[in-house]
Amino acid sequence: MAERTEIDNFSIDCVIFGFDKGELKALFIKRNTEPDFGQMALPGGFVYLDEDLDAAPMRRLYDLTGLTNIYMKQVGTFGKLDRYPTRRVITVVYYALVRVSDYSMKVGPDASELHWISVNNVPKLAFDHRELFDAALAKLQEQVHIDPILLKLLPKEFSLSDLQEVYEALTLESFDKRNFRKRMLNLGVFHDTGRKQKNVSHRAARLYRFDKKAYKKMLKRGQMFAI
Amino acid sequence: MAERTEIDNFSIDCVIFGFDKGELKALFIKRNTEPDFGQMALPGGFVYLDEDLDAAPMRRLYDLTGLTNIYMKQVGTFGKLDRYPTRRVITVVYYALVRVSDYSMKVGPDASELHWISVNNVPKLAFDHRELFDAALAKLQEQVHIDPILLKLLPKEFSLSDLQEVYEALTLESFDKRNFRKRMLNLGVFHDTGRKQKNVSHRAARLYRFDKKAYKKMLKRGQMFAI
DNA sequence: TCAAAAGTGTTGTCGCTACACCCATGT
DNA sequence: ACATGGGTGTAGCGACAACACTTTTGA
Repeated sequence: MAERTEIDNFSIDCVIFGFDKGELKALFIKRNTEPDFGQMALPGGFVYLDEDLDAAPMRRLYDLTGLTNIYMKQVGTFGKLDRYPTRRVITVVYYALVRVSDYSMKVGPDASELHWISVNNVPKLAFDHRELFDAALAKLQEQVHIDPILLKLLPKEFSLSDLQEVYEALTLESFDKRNFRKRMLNLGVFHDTGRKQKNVSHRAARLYRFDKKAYKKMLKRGQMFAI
Repeated sequence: MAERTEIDNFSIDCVIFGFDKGELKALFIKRNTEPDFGQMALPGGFVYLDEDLDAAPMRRLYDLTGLTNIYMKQVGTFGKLDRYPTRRVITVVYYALVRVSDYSMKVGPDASELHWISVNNVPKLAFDHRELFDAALAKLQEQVHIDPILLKLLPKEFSLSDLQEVYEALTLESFDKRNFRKRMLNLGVFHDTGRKQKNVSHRAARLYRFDKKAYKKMLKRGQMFAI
């Protein structure tokens, strides 16, 4: 790839969420340059002059993880005068949802010092990244109620308990198992694959898939998806 | 004011909503320079190098209308390569909600050729402004359901019919009068001022105010505001 | 046989919808 | 007196919350 010009007052930052072992986590990178050397930070970078804005966070995510075709959403744009220590930089924040099961930590210069950290346990971050992270988490938590995005965090096939676990981690609520299952199945957008879990040391759960077509039909009928 | 440096690849655009005569309207400006001379456009401008990002749309709104202390919210940031014809410009879109009753069209070079246009009747717009406008309207329509922002469109004192009219214009639904009033009054956030409309050629309606304190309490109790 | 999670029904309550008529005011 | 919008109550239904035990599987 030829050298490309960066727009040097204009960056993107990514909050990459994943769900693993019952916890919502995000991916942070340990800074290896000044300023704020050694601190944890959101993965980010500048936008190229010949690159669509939305393409920049996807490129960054690919460089870090090798993943393509990932759900990303703009959180907001942050432009206080003093947000970056050395000069004026405006940044656009995106969040991404990845299936940790698909994820393989890429080996490369960019990917050194990557860490999945539980969102309940985020350390001090560089610059104003704590504010950016909080905004992304708040946005995600808001979206969860009206959009089945959290399926992007689960494997293609999942049990109803998996689903409940993710909802509970994102909404910070806890649901009654029977009521939760009734509600989910009544939506008519989860399709029983007939398969079951393997190698679990307890009764194996049925595995479901999200049925996108049924979901679109539901929307067309004017029905809401609400948790 | 001394000359200030503009960040010339970086702009803001404002979608300024108002509610008047039963219709949701937005404020557009007729362009008097190339490119797209003579077309309607969203009011916008560049961000100064020594100005917080969020301050830029407020400054622009003040220059146009003389209004300060207006509710503004970021809609999103648009950065496709070809969105602006002559060079690469990334723009942040905000929407504002103004009480048309407070508004006085300012006389000044910036304010010439300002037009309130019903959102159902928007003409062809310059550049990609139609896309920006649609995004702002969609965001507003989404927020209406979960936040009592539409009160920013009404005078301080309003009748329940005024309120219903705004809800209907924003949600594109129509509500049963009795049910609507019960729902609103049950929320406990509208306070009867004891005053009534004047100079109406029919029975005068009671006037209500939004009770911010009661609203905050409601949120603390974990109750939702949902329409 | 024990541990661990899967799976399953009923009942009461509350909020929503549907629906039609009289009232106050200005012209 | 008429036109215009303001203001009101009830009954039925459906969605949600609360609640505890049996089943399956591997160790």
